[in-house]
Formats: sequence, C-alpha cells, structure tokens
Amino acid sequence: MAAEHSRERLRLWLRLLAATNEMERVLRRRIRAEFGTTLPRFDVLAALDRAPEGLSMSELSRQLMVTNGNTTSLVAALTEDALVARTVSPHDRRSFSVELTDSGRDSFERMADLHARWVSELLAGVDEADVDQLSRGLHEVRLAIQANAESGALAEGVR
Amino acid sequence: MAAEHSRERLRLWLRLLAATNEMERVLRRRIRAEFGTTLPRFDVLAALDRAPEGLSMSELSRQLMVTNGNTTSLVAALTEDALVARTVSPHDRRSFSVELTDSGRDSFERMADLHARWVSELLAGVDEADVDQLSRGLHEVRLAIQANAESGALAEGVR
DNA sequence: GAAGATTGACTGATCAATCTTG
DNA sequence: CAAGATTGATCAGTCAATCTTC
Repeated sequence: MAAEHSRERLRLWLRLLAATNEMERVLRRRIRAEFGTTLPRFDVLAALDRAPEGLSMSELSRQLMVTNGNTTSLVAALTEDALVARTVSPHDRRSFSVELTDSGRDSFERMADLHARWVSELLAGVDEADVDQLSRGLHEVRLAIQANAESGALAEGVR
Repeated sequence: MAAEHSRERLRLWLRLLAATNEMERVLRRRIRAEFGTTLPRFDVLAALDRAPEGLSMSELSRQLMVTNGNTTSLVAALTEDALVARTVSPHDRRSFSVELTDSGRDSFERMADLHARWVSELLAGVDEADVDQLSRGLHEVRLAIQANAESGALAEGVR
C-alpha cells in the first residue's frame, strides 16, 4: 500500500495548501483594492466569458467547483449589478442560461488583463521548466484524488 | 520580464487551485462524516498539538494562515467544547496562550491518524519521485509569491 | 502611538430540505 | 421518482474599527 510514505505525502498536501492560500490571499486583496469586487465574482465572470453561449446554474457551479446554493447567491448579486443576465431555457423551464451582459463583458475585460499579469508576476522566479512540470504534476494529483476518493469512500465507510 | 510566459503560469495557478479544492472538499466531507467536526477546527487542534507550550492568538493565526478575527471565533468555539484552554500571559496582559486540554489532545490524536491515512491514500498513485519534486516546487512557488507580492505592491499601487 | 486581541458587518461556502418541472 | 434550482441554517473568512495594554 501507500502508507509507508505517508509523511512525504502529508508534507505535499501542506505545501499545496500553503501555496494556494498565499496566492488567493494576494489576489483577493488586489482585486478588492483595484476593482472593488471579490475573487469569487471575478471567477463567475471569467467562466461566463469562456462560454459566450451561456451556462446553466449547475454547469456554472461545476466549473467553479462550488455548490449550487453558492452559485445562486453569487449570480443573484451579479444580476443586481447588471453584469450577468439569466434567461429561461426554451426547452426546460427548470433551467436558466446565465450569460454576461455587455456591461459585464466590459467589466471583465478591464480586469482580466491585469489579473493575468498579477498571476504571471507573482509566479515569476519559478523557472520555466518547473512551471510545466508542476502543471503536469498537479493535474496528476487532482486526478489521483478524484479516483481515490471514490474507491476510498466505500472502504472507509463514508457515505 | 515574465509576461511572455503568462499563459503557462496562469494554467499552473488554475491547476494549483483545482487540486487544492478537490482535496479540501474530500477531507472536509470525511471529517464531518467520521468525526462530526470541521476541517478548520481540526487544523487548530493540529497546530496546538505541534506546540505543547501553547501559542498566542496572533501566532496561531499566522500558522493557520487566517486572520485574527477568524481565530478568535474558532478558539472560542473550541473553548466551549473544552478542547482548548486559554491562559493569560504572565508577562503581557494583552496576550493569551492557547493550548490543548487533555480532552483536546485525546480528541486530536484519535483523528490525526486517520486524517494522515486519508491524505496518504488520496495521493496514492502519484509516484514517489513526483511527490518530492512537487513538494519542493510548491515550496518554491510559495516563496516566489511572497517575495513578488511585496515588491509588486508598490509597483501596482496596492496599499 | 503600536501591538494583541476582539467585535460587527459582510461575503462566501456547505449541506439538507424544498419547490418545480420533467 | 430524477433533476435543476432555490432557501435557510450554520460555519468560515475578511476587513475596518475598537479596546486594552505596552
């Protein structure tokens, strides 16, 4: 089994967490200071910008990796501000399509460049080869977690 | 500058975020199901377990990578449950020392093993060499973010 | 005035329960 | 009954303002 290398894996998890927290903290602060909005809201706009044809609430939740309930309130707030709009699906009256308004798209585009620049600058100093290696490794890590969480659920008695 | 490789760095950030979210989601669910508590509370107990002599609120906040206000309410809740105790510092009446109670230590030790096993199992399949490489790389990433956030703050006009 | 800690207002996130439509 | 979405309760987290002590 894998238990004999428990220590190294635990350390990996702590470092993963530390790096992510550090990045999120900096980005959150800058987005607030510079644009007067929040990271989650920016993330909603980014997801919708990638989907010009619109997304359902569930699909949007999946892409943002959050629950439906969370998405509901985020989208409600953004609708208030007229940055996104919801239109009822023509084929399923349970479902909405959420998309950017013109104002939302403008607002997002104003922010996106600077955001990308921040990320890039914050990661400057990590050398090029490491960036790619880490990307690949982290993708592998995510897939492992997903795979192991399912099989582990039964073994551990987690429902 | 670093801007020419913005795309790869952005991708790294997204994967970092995805992997961390996935892991946290699984751990949070299991801790709730198995122990009836939450990940942040577990984290407090873990930090205090590593510091038998106790920690001040500020030092605890720093280690948990959260704000003081957050720590205040977490520690209040754990004090309610008699898992931690606060004693006034003998030398500075502004400051507390927070430490585990016997009950808190028992409770933590019951959980710690299984938690470590979960982490290890969830990361099983990531091969040994990659684990170490990722650990080192992520440490480097964190340091880069911290270093660049400071220097960037002035350049970007973030206060 | 600065540092340790708390408070209050607010945003974000989960989860379980519910409503509506399929 | 399943699936899409919302609601309400609860817990986390930030931030700015405040209180107390140094």
